[in-house]
Amino acid sequence: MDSDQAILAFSALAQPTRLQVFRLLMEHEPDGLSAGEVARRMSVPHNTMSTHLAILTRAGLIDAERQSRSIVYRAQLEAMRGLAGFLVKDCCGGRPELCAPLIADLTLCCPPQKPSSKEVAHG
Amino acid sequence: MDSDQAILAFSALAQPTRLQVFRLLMEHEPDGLSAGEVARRMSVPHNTMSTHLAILTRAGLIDAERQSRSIVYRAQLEAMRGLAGFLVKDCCGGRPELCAPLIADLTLCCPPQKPSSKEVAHG
DNA sequence: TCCATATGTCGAGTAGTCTCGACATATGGA
DNA sequence: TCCATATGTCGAGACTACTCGACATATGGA
Repeated sequence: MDSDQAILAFSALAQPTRLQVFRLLMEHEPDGLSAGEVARRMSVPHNTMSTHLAILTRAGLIDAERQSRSIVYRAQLEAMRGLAGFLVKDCCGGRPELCAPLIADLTLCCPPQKPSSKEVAHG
Repeated sequence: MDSDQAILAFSALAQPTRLQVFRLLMEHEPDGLSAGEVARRMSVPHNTMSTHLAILTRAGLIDAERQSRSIVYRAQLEAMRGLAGFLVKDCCGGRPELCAPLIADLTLCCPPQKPSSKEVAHG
């Protein structure tokens, strides 16, 4: 993931509807949702949603696949991983010592079982 | 970190100059750089840079502190951690099983010593 | 072919962003 | 107080993003 790709991804997620769509599709992994279903659930006109889905797709955050008359969209976990990695590696490269607590923090967020609403303190 | 805060951060980083400024300040942790020094290094007029720095500050990604006549800006590692965490937790909450490989991938990005230019495969 | 369903594309209006000259504010020194 | 340095704020022009009606394309069935 280079800077241009990261900027595309940041731009795509910097919009309430699109951020919510991305999270919606994440919840529906690995089945995905059709474009119309996404538009309906978000109460957004289908053509507006089509534009948002295109932007998310261009950013590599989601992926489209035609299934009969529908086009099913799915979140691209690798893209999210790449974006999170971009943020983290950014400091790892120049300042590895700053990275360790950050990684530790992220690891804490994902315990073996349910994470509940427990937030990490300060870090 | 809630959605609104994440959108602020994404918006702030979705601009080439600001993304580069954030990375620049990350490289200069923990000393930071003055507003003028940042503007000079980026070859951007001071008032344009002032606007960008204000946006990054409002997003919580950087922090300002006056030192005599200068105002020194520093990267807020916690904000970056929060943003990366927001992305990761997003899938952890609904799909913990998707989170493990992601965390593993991030951990790989930051080996005990120098990371060199080795990229993780597949992801 | 004709129709219904599903989605994408185009165009225009509105709103927001980016940039930078001009001016304002804040600090330190004489 | 006066000046130089350092930074922030305002305003306008150019550009871009968001939205949605209207139209186009694609699939499946009769």
